[in-house]
Amino acid sequence: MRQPPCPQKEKVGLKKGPWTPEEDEKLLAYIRQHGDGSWRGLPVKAGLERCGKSCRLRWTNYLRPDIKRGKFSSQEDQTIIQLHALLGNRWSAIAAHLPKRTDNEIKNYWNTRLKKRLTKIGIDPATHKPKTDALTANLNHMAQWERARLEAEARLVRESRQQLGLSSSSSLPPPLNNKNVAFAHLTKPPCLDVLKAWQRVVTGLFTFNTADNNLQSPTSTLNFTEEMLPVPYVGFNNDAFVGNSVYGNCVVSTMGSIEILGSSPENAWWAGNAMELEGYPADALMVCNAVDQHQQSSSMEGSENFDAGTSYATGFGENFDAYATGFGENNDYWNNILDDLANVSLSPSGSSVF
DNA sequence: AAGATCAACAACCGCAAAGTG
DNA sequence: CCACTTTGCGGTTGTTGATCT
Repeated sequence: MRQPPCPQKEKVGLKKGPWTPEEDEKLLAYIRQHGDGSWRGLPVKAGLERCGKSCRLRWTNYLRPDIKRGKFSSQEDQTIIQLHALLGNRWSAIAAHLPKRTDNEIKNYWNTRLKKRLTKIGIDPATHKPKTDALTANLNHMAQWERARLEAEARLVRESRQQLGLSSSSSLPPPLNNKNVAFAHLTKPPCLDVLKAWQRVVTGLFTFNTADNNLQSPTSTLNFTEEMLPVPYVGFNNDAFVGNSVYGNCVVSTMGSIEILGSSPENAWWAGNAMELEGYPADALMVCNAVDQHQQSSSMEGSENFDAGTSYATGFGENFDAYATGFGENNDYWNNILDDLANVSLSPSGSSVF
C-alpha cells in the first residue's frame, strides 16, 4: 500500500505555494536546533502549516547553507551539457558533479536555458546530435549569403571595369594594379565557398569518430583521414565545438586529428558546427555557426574569442543574426592572400580554392 | 498605460527504492 | 516477509517579474 505523496494534505489549513520569510525562519530555526530529517513530524514541531514533504523540499532546494545560488558560470554550463550528453536527465547524478548546486536548480536551468540554447544552434538537446533540418536551414541561410556576396562581387567588378574604361563585355581581365588588389581584398575573401564547405558536413564526409552517440568521457579524440582534412586545422585554444554529441575544447592541430579536451573555466567557448575550409594554411579559415557562451559580444568582429590574429571567421550566433567577419592582425597572412589573388584572374564568380 | 506574452524560478506531484519495526 | 514510512528523483505546474505590443 502506498502512502499519499503528502500525507497531511488531506488536513485542512495546510499551506501551499511560495514560502514566506517567516516560514523560512521557522524552518531554519527548527533545523538549527534539531537537525533535519523526520520530516513527517517536523512541521507541527516547528510551528509550520506545511506538509513534511514541502518542508524537506524547501530545505534541500533552497535553505540549506551549502547551496550556491545565482548565475551559472560558463564552466558550469559546459559541465552540465557534457554530463547531460553522458547521463541524460539524471539530475541528481549531474548535480553530484556540480558542487553546491541542487538537482532541481540544474534541471530548471537546463529546461529554461540550455535546452533552448542547444536547439537554437541546431543541436537536438535530447540526443545531442545536430538536427538535419537545422543544417538545412543553415545551408539555406548561407546560400543566401553566398548569393548576395556573388552579386556584390559581380557589381563591384563591373564598377571597377567601368572606372578603368573597360566595356562590360570585355573578356580581358583588368590590369592588376594596386586598386584592383584592393578590390580583390574587399570583394573576394578567400575560400568563402561555404556551400561546398557545408555540403561536406551535410553529406557526412567529415565525421566524428565516436562509436555511438554518447560522449564517452570528458576527453575524446576525433579522427579524420588526410583526404577528409587536407589542411592541418589549428584549433583555437579553448574554443569548443559541439558536433555529434562531442563537447570540449579543441586544442590540437595535428594533421588528421582533433582532440577534444576538457573545459577551461576562464575562457569563452563556442558551440557550433565548425569546420575548417580546405586549401588554406593551418591558420587560415573556419566557418562557424557559433554561440558565444559568454553572451558578451553582439558581433564576432574583433572578438577576442577567436584567434583573430591569424584567422578569418564567419558565423552567426545566438545574439545576432547576421554574418560578421573578423579579420586578424596578422598582416602576413592577408598579404599572402593578396599575393595569391594577384596571381589569379578576377573572374566574377568562383573561388580559387574549390 | 494596459493587457499579452515570455522567461525564470520555486514548488508540487507521483512514482519508486530504501529503510524500519 | 510484510506493511508501512521515509527519502530521493524527475516531470510538471504555478507564480512572478520583465518585456513586448
